[in-house]
Amino acid sequence: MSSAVFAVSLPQRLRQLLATATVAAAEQGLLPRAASASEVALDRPKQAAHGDLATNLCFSLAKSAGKNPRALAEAMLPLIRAADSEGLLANLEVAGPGFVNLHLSALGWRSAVRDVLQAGNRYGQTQAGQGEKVLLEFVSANPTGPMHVGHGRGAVLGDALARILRAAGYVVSTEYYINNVGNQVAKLGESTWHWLRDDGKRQAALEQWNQGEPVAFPAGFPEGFPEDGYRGAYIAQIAQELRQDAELAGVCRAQSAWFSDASWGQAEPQNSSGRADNRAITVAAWRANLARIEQDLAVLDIRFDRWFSERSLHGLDPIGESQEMRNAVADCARRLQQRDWAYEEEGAGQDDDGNTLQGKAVFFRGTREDVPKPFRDTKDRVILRGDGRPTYFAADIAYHDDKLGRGFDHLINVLGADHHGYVSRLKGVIHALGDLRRSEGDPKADRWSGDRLEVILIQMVALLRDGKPVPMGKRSGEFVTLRDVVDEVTTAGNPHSGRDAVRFVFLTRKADAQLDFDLEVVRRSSMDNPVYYVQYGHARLASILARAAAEGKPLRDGADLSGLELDDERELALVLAEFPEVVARAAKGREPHQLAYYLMDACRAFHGYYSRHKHDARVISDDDRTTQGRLALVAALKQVIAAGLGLLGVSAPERMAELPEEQAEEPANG
RNA sequence: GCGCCCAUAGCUCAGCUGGAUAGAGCAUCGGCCUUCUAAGCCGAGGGUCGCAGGUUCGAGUCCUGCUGGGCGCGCCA
Repeated sequence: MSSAVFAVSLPQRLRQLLATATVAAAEQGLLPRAASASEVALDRPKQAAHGDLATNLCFSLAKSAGKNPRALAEAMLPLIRAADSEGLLANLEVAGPGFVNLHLSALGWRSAVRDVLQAGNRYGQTQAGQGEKVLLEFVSANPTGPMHVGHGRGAVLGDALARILRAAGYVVSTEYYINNVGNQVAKLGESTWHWLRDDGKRQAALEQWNQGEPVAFPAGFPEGFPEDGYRGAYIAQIAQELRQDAELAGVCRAQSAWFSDASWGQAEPQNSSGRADNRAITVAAWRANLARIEQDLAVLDIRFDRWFSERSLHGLDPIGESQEMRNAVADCARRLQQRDWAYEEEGAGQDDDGNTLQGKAVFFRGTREDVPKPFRDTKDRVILRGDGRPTYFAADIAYHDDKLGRGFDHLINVLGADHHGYVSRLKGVIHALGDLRRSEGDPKADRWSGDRLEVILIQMVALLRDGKPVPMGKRSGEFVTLRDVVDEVTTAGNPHSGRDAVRFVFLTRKADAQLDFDLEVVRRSSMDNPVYYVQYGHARLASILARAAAEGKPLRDGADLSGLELDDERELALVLAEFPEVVARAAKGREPHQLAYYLMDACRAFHGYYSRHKHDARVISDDDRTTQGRLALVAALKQVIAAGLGLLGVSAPERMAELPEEQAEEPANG
């Protein structure tokens, strides 16, 4: 065991103790075999009378032992007592149909406080993930416009998950896939081009923008602006930036007549779609959008290990470290056809106007019988269109081939729930690639298995203001961006408050539950908005430690814990003991919300302790022994709450900022 | 039509690999600031865990069917 690096928590020690007891039981013939520590389930009973911790171990062992659980538990008691070499247990008993209730000794529960202080900022870290190499892809919002709250939820969840997985011993790389190829991007380029051409309309639009007008442009759009173009004001703004961009101007001068119709249509084939296109403008436009996205993410303290460009998969940009120019999309499509995983056929496809599409398309055969049932598609899907252009799906095939080729054990994609129909198809693709690679003699072919991919689907966010939906006109391009939301819930005097509030609220729901995000509620500083509850708890703990130091009674290293003897203190010690388990559970279940709820519970326990004993048992007193014990507990709690907040990417302030006017205590009327 | 997700207190939601008498916040009502932060604490009321079966020592949790809500089933991404 590498206990030098990873602290062994109290629950771990108790599991080991119980496992040791089963070894003795097996030697005595009481059990056919011993149980391992990881098999032992420990619960916090809801009722104090049921002890500090309880195990249902005897239920799971009873069957193989051929005994009833209660009798087995009775027989196990002396063995458990004997295994308690450290003296962690004060008492234990069999209860109900076969539970074993554990009552901890003072030495036992106080050791949880010691664990935290000794491990320092490593407390909570475990090896649960066993070094598994995980690629975590999230956000991957199209660089065709600003991020909205839905993107924000996926971003925050993905980022928190990365932090939690790392703490739990996974080796994580985070990645943003840039969809910078295809119809949407071409549409962006075309929309931008129109604003570029029309200086008058653009200036008028920007004036409206600067005056805070909504983005529906009373002054109108440039002539010829496509009906299905991107209608948001940000396009005009980007056009303005590009107009002033010397490098881009140079490129376009070289092409001569940047704004002429003649320059239009010099598209990369992958990027067209029968739609007019211009390489330089389109690339500049999505880059400008992506720069905004990167900034918005940075406001939420989210950064990626790698930004992966779809263009590089098409051989339009160098791919990866090798800087090789290679059309991986076309390669994958061709190889799949060689093994009958794809085939060419005249389809019955229609374009947006309902016209039948001409030409033979290439279909991925996701319906093949040898595709495992959960991954099998109901229909073969087009990867190369009749005119040879690849679909989004084709690029995604190449992307996931690339991901696994980089040696990851496990892929996690965080997607919007509206993409759920896509998931099994993608797993089917990975299965097909595995089969393909086996036939090609790839020794690592078994890596390409459908179950290496895990998709976390994020449900919708409903944006509300005071309980009423915030109107979002998709057609008008009028919508509230993620940045708007962060700005709106940022309180005066604390630049981090918006980020903290947005992150925490997003992390108080499981991914698969829809989320109501009420701007009014999130801006409020009450328990409606639990981030302040937790941060207040942390600030209160910090202030106690600061006060103790100021009074010349600072917490000393290796403090005596014998002053801790209240039931509330025992409860808090048990809360501390749970933390590493909660982190591991949140990692394993990909559920950051477990950590958010833990922090709320921990703070509830602390606030209660603080308030109940503010008159009869204050932390700082003239009694050195109790003061040191309680300061140790306070320091341990502060450390755990700060660590937990850190894993959610939320700041842990030493003191709370002044309340803004409107939220200050009700002034006496008069 | 087929597929996926959801359904727990008036509202918004937790409930860890099935465990003992199902929890929290908000809202409602009643208390608590002379002393480490009242952004807090203490208390009260509030439930057929959508419905019906099944699995077992035990089901909010697992299985089947049904009802109600969301989403998906493109040569879009």
